[in-house]
Amino acid sequence: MARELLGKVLVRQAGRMRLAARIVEVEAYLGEKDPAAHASVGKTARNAVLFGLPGFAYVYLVYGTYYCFNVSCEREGKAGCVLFRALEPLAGIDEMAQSRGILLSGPRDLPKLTSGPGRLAQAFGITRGRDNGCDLTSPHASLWIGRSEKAFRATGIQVTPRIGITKAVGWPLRYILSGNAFVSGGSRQSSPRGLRAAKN
DNA sequence: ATATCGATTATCT
DNA sequence: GATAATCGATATG
Repeated sequence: MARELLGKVLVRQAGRMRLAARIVEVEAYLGEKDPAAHASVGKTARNAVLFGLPGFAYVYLVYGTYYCFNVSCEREGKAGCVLFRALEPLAGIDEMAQSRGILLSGPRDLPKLTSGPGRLAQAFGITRGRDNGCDLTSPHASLWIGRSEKAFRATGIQVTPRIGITKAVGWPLRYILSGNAFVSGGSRQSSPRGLRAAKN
């Protein structure tokens, strides 16, 4: 699923406002057998969506500050999911900047909108209260995943270890569109996280 | 009841 | 390179 999602487009339609961005970086979480997955503790009120049908939004609060957006995968009872880590903005850029509370001074600032799981959730106005448990495949959905409108040439997929976790470090489950400028973790990926990872 | 820590980011040195 | 922000889940007393 992670591979399938790369290159597709996340769309938010709220009234007349339409946001769209290409999915360029995701991570797979494998369910109960994956120590880094929220589902590893079994079904709880927080992660219940993961154990339901595929195609639903799992949204949770991290570090008390940001939301992370996932889509449930696999059949009912199996809690696999895909975390959205970075997008390439296509439409509704001004609205995204407003949601993020930043001022764009040039194309150079675009990655600040949607490069990183917390950033993209904020840009799309994704919250647990609003979106957790929503069916992303419903015709009435405010949030969904669609095909690219313009022809899109995939550059190829690169696979790396997942970022920012302390369990199951090193499992190759992060998928990115090779060379895409909107992939997260640009300059400082090597320091605090790298040190912690090295100890484990 | 209290402490610790996280699937993060912004900001300061 | 280091740390604050901030809240909820989980561990510890």
